[in-house]
Amino acid sequence: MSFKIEKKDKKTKARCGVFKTEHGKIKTPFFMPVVTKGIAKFLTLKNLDEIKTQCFISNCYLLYLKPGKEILKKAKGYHNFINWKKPIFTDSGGFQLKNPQFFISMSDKGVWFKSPFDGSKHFMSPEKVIELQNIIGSDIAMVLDDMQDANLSKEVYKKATDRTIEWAKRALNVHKNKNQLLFGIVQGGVYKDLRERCAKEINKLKFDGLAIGGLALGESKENMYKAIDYSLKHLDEKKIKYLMGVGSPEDIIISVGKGVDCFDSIYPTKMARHGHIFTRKGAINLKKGSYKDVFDPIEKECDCSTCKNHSLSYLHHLLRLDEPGVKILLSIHNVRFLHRLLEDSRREIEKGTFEAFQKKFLKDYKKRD
RNA sequence: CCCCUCAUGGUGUAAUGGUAGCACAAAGGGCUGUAGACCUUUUAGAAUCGGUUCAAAUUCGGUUGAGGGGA
Repeated sequence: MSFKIEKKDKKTKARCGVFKTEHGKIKTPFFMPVVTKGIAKFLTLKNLDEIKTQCFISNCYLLYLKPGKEILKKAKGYHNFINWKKPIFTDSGGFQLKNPQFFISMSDKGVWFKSPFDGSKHFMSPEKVIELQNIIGSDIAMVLDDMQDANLSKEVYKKATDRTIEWAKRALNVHKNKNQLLFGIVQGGVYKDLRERCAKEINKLKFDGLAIGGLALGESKENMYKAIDYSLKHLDEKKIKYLMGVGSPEDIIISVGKGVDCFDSIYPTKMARHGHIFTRKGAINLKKGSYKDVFDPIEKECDCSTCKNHSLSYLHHLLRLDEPGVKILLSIHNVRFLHRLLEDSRREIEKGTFEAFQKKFLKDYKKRD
């Protein structure tokens, strides 16, 4: 068993533990930044290492397009290619179904994608995606799922749910790499019956971890939280749970309380690029003129290099000038913020005080400007 | 002293008599398994006085101001 729960919170369903992978152990709960093509946007791997990123997620389909599997083979694997010694997840490419720049068509056999680089067509099946992730050599591979955008008709999600279950079985059949863990994904939109059926079916299969996908795409928060509950209810408590794509501080802390162990999202980096910064007292829009003469750091208690070295006034100044470098500084803070949030959550779970911590966080995390 | 050119939101600029448009700036909002460092909403304008005209940013005259040239 790759996942070991160390402590369970008594008042909520939160837990903390250790997740063992080929490239080392990860303390849960944890957040993964998105490193789609071998680097995060405006963050180098060194930056990630410095803010104590335990693990990140890359994209199988994008890496297959460039640099391509021949280069990755010659480089002796992706870890070696990018020089990252810690664990790596790879997403299958299922998320790119949502993007018209990538998606062409799909059937039960698989998906036709196009390359945004040159327009060329590529067929991805559940089996091929496993083969590619095997070549990449990620510690954790994700199955190819049928992820539909939010707020479509129930028929669409029913079809996608059936296909996701079928593809999960096919992926498992061809997955032979003992050094690589494989996660299944629960779909079903916001529908109780679909989520529950999908969770039960995915839970029956021999996956190393279980993911909840297809959320935070534009459905209401209420529906999202319900869909998480419907899914988790039927998933093996002992297995690690991954809520895909969720990255707002409130959603993360709420989901930890529901029993989610890991998260990935572009949210902190995208928000940082747009000048929206996380603080324990809520997200702030640093572009606002009111920050022009505030000489405090973003957060006095934050241990990131941006908070240690720079004032809101300085960061505001750079942001107003649209200097690219400020996107690095702010991305460092936002990602570190989520890491700290989960490190603190873990500490509180260990102490048995997670519920109070969660309550306080949610109370304080209100827009302050 | 004379001549020429010019004067449009905070800034820079379009429109030749008939709806003052654009960009940036400013003030909001959004962003959740990344080709968007992006998208979106709002605010805000004819130097000044007079004439011609149904109608003037646009034409004519005065004033003021800016730039250039000549004695």
